[in-house]
Amino acid sequence: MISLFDTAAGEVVPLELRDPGKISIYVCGPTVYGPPHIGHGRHALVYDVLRRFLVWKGLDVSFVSNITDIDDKIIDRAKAEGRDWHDIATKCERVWWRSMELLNVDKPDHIPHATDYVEPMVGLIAELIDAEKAYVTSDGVYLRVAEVPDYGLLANQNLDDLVEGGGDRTVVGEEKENPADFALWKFTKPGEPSWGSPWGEGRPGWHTECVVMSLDLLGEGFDLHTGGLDLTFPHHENERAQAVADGKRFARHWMHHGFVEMEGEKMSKSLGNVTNLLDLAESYDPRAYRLLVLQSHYRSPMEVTDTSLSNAQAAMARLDAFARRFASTSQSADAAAMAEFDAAMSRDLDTSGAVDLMFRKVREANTSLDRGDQNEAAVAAATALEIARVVGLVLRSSAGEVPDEIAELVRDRTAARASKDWARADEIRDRLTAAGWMVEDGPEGPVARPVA
RNA sequence: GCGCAGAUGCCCGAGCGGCCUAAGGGAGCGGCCUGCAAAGCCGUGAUUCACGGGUUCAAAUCCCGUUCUGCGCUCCA
Repeated sequence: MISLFDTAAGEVVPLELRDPGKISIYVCGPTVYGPPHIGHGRHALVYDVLRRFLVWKGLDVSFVSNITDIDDKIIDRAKAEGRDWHDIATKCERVWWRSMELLNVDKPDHIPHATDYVEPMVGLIAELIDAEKAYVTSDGVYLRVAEVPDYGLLANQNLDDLVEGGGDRTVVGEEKENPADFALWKFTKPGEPSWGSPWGEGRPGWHTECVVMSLDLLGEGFDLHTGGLDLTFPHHENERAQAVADGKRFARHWMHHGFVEMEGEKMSKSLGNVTNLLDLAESYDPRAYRLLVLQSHYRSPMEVTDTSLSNAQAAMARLDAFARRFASTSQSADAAAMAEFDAAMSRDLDTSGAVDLMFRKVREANTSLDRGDQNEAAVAAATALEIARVVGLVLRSSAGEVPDEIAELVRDRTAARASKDWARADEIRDRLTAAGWMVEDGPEGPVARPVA
């Protein structure tokens, strides 16, 4: 069974599933108010890899990830730019899915939208008020945090410390009974998007949508709730608080991933505009970013720089060359090695160990083939290829279409080489290079491929 | 102030009490292969894991302190 660091437990624990053989996962999705950055990219990649691994393990995976399409940040931007909030959310969501496609992140099984769930949210809030777990003020509805058992579980702090902290913060909602109480519903000002409720026109407060949607699609006591480290508190703490206050069993396990670091200003400058995922994909092979994410542990801070991206890209070139070399391999993977892969991934998602194993198999395959041991090479290659496949790294085993004029040049060069006219052969290679093509003389003749 | 992560070779990054004179990737250098390349392979690279104490037969790994970095403490993945 797979073990993960459970934020609520504070340690690595075996995942105990609600229904054996099935796993239900709720990944806190994006609030669509701007273009996704490399941090969102790591987020998406980490859980995509987890999901692929679980599917490979043979589990029946239900993977839900929401789109928060109504939120203060969206409204703020709409106001600032004089645009319709809905237009911003729709466009940003399109950019999000485009980015996910570039990163080869599979679409979730369900993609609930906050605005489609306003009614059930109002229902939940009504229940909380009836149970006297929430109260109405002049600007909204608030949850009585003190009524929630274990409030601060995820933050790993008690209520007093939480209230005490952050001295100069401005407390939202002046009529709150406790400064730590948080908004479930906010009454809107004219011109702002709003929905009807028994307490007045307004919009949802603190991510009530995640509570309602996860319980609706995955049911009580679903297996895993995930997100970025920054979401631990208050976002997830408050989701849990609402569910618990409503008497519901919420997520069994909580998983949070670490941040992307860029050394502040200096880094963002040297990275240029690459912090945005679409721009990253313009400047680098997006697969390089997946590899980079895989090479670090999901809970560790990850340094993203031009150098680290270039390194990963060079490593991808090596993997592609490997895939080309073993394109015709039809062996199956080595069971012992795959068991090792399984063990690594099951140990708090040790993707770095998995990638380590993959590269060792790549070398083993190359070495065996150089030695002339076809079969051993094929098995090692199949193993590396299988690992790459499971973690979502798509290797390019062919150079793709070779244009006629390039093929022509390659033929001319082969002829020149046959007559040992090295000067002419090199001259033709220079012309190929100038045209952006590389020619490799392998055992089965020359192969042309585009320069990366 | 409180809480949570970190600090490992030129860069990224694993390891979390003995198998560590520290994985893997990238870069460098030397070599093999090649007409020359490319690809591939081999070799080389921290006797040391921010710093100072301590525990232990044994510490990169545990404890205490210090320094630095990131994050959270009510709407940031």
